[in-house]
Amino acid sequence: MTLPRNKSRRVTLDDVATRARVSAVTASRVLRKPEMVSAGLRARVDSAVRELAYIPNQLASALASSHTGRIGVIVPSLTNGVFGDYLRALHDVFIPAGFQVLVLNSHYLAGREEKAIATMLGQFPEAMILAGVDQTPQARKSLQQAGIPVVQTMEMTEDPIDINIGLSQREAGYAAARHLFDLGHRHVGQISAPHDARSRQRLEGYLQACAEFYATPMLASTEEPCTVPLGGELLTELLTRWPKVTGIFCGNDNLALGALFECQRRGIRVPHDLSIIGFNDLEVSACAYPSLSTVAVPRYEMARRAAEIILEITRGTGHRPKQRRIDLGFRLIARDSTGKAG
Amino acid sequence: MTLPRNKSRRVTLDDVATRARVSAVTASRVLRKPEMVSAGLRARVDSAVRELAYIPNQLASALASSHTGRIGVIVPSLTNGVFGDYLRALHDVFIPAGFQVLVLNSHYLAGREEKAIATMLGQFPEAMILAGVDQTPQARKSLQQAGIPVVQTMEMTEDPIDINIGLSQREAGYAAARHLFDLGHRHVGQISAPHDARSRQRLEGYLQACAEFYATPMLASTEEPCTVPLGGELLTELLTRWPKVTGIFCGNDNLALGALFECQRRGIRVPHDLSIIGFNDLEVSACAYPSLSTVAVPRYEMARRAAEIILEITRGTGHRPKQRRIDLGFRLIARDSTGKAG
DNA sequence: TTGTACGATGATAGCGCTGTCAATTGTCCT
DNA sequence: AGGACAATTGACAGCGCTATCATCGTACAA
Repeated sequence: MTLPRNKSRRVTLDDVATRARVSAVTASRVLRKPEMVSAGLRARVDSAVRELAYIPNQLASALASSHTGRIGVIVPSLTNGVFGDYLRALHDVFIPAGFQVLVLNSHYLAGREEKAIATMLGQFPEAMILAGVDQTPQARKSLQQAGIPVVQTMEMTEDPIDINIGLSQREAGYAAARHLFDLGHRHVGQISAPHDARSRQRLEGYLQACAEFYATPMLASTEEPCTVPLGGELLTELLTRWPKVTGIFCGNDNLALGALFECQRRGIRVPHDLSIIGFNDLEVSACAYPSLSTVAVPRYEMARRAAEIILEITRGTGHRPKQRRIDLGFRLIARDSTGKAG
Repeated sequence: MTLPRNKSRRVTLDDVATRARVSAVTASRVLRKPEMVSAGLRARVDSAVRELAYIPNQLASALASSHTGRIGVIVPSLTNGVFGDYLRALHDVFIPAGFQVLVLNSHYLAGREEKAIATMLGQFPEAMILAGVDQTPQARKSLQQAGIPVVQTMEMTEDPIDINIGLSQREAGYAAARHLFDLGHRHVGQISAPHDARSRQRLEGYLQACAEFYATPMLASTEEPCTVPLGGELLTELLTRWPKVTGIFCGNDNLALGALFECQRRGIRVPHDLSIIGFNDLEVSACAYPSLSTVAVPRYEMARRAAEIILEITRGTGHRPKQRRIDLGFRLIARDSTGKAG
């Protein structure tokens, strides 16, 4: 019984090879391309691996093969339900494919994102997935130089770093506002906690709809981090300034939920007195009372597609998708929280 | 102007050293221990780094120094709001300290957890943080052999692998149920989607309270993944079987929220007709209408403490905390969704 | 039988960085 | 002036693994 030479040392490939009476290269092959090794040696190596409880050092492996098996992901928030689903999709695709997913949080700050991208690049990921398209020039440059697939998600841009898969936040925002105008509302407000370009684009969509219907934009927004209770506060602010409002477009479903609760608290009937539409179609929105109208964005699908494209490029024939820009669209979901005006 | 020798090759430390006319070792020191290098050379190296846009290869660094700067984390779910806060706390502490956080998802499955732990160990993390205390024997063994700090969180165990920081889920469940009994309720039900030992322990706490008050346990539970709408379904099931129920302990706040919406839908007044208490104190619970009574668990604090203990061990004097088991307790928060019986 | 081809295995040389220790310089003390 | 000492800097040898190519048999065709 040969034990690892040094009790404090982790078991290495050499230990396995020695024990199986083969060379290190053969042991390595058994683990990576078993079909290249004869059955006899393979069995010997396999049992040595088991007996020594060998765990390959992926660091050394990555260094030698310059194949890190890592995917870098930068998201602006870990707590937001949207990114929960988004990350889940990435894990669902990458983990079974033998990749690791490294996640860094930009906290909705361009500076933090730039730093996160630099940190991530130091890990030599085989691809990067970003939320949003507004990276700093410096970050763009680093990403381009890295020479790896880069997927920008969540929104569309004319000028992607590499690949872009998302939807038009502006159009989606327009659709939400438009839904209220189409129901006959003429005093339509918007509440939001805009931390990123996406919120701002949804806001633009709202403004466009207002312009088309000759309606005065009525806004309440804040710099605070977006939470459910904030929805109540912003609703209060909006109603104080514009009591005639009969329809509200909330920047996202969390705000909408907070607004809904605030209505219940104040005895405002939804949708009879006030119509509310949210954004994102979080799981909770469908079962709220009344159920929340919202705009569904394909966040799981978007991340899944991004992941699959990367897999294709990375280990397939290395061939890239035909189109660099993929618009996955959105879906307006009219539920019970929005109704005809009057 | 010296450009990287080979256009396709990433810039290495040697490139920087050559450009700054120093040895690689000195360049390395400028990056890691600048105070050991004279101001002149330091300036030369710094500008070379900037001009070449050098990004250190952390793989090589980790291999050479056997210091990976990685923390392995296994959580059962990425979407659950509880783990959002938990992961945020870990990032908040580890990222500024120069560590990376690797997260793997066990999907509430012991088998997946075991595999995730093995995968993680292959990354040679400097410490591991786990949710829960019920790792498989095999996983326990690997973790012990790894010789790194291991922190089990979220619940307490008599026999930690290494360090344990959490709370008694059983007592917390008892407190929630007890709250309803104390308000005079005699028909107290419980709904849950028990995927982990923690839900089951909360259930046990409920059963203990029932026993103390000579009350019949009334349960509705499911194997399905826990969602908000599920809370409504389980409430329906419970009320169908036991129409006399006047108080409900929900396994977590998501279920409680779903139950609350279902009550609104059915015209059941909360708390007049039915008292509801949840678990976890998610952000939404405080602003729901009526606001949800719940049990607050220190999930952010728990993760933060775990991270700080690891930091202390890893780079401090390597000294371990006095106690291996830390109970952070919980807090019953009585809000408007629970009221006196009758 | 001899030559050829091919599959299986091993020897070697790094991947890019850091730990270690030796070499060099300048400073301060006796 | 001579030497001890500290502050800098560099040479060298790996960390544990894999890419690459050389080597060794063995099977098969001629």
